[in-house]
Amino acid sequence: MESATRNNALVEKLESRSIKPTAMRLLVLEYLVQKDEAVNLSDVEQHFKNSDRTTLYRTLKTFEDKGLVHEIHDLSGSAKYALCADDCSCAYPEDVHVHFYCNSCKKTYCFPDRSVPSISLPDDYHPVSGDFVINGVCPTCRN
Amino acid sequence: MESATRNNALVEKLESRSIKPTAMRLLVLEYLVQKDEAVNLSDVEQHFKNSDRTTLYRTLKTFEDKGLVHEIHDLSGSAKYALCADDCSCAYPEDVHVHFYCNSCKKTYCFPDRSVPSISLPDDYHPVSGDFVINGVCPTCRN
DNA sequence: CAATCTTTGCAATATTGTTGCATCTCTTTA
DNA sequence: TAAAGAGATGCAACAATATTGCAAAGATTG
Ligand SMILES: [Mn+2]
Ligand SMILES: [Mn+2]
Ligand SMILES: [Zn+2]
Ligand SMILES: [Zn+2]
Repeated sequence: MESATRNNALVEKLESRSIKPTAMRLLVLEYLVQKDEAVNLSDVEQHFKNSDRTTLYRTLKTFEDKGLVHEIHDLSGSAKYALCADDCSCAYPEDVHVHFYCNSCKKTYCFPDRSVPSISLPDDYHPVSGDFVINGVCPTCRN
Repeated sequence: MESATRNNALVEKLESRSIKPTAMRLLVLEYLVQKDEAVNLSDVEQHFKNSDRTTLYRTLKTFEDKGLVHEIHDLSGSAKYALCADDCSCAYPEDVHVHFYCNSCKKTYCFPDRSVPSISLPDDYHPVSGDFVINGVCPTCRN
């Protein structure tokens, strides 16, 4: 069946990151998969109106801890999350890509094919990760 | 006198950005000048223990609105501020530089001589500004 | 000086992020 | 299969940060 197959793919996605595929986690993952923009906790809350805020919060944190999603800090003031590519291990700078934040609609988009440029720093600064967010106006808001 | 001269420079700095040089603003500016790292509202509050939080908050916002400081969003969870160079108008990408956030001491440093690399985006994305924060370990925390 | 505009102080509130703990659920094991 | 254990969930409380309304104080201008 359609939905059984899809569900299987989701289960596998979770298990590939050592996350137990509970009902809630599968639903949140499904939500993330079909979104083409990064989501924050409020977004998830509003989509799952009956679910508990804390569970959703911890679901996202678990996803992040296990490397299934990456966290994005843009100018919106709340942390957003987006799915990592299957082969992503968030290694810096190769695996880390640029994000675009729209000042108008407040949406944040991933640019998986634009990995962050590597910046040379003084020797005694040891980079571990990086966040590069470009702010501006997105195609939809261009008018 | 020493302090009169210094004070004059501070007044000029404010006036060059069309900010009225009130007592509080001069003090906050003086504080920012002598800091070599970005500061958040709590930092300022703790330094000016008797001053009102809101006034300090609005002072920083005013400074930002007038282009005297730039706001930095790092992984610390609170917005930080740092003085702009005299000739900075925060134009992207030329005037915007890279920041370094230390995961250990939570301090954020400006790298004024490393302007953010310009990233090519699809034509219909219109960049206006950018935030590039590199996270890692700073020289002091290296041990 | 009076009128006006800006800044400041205080209080209240909004928003986001986080934790403790009891309960539930699923899996393991005797 | 029953008991034990581990992990997930739900609820409540709380912490931290950001923001606003409004009245009083201060500065500016004619
Ligand atoms: Mn992304
Ligand atoms: Mn800076
Ligand atoms: Zn937009
Ligand atoms: Zn450090």
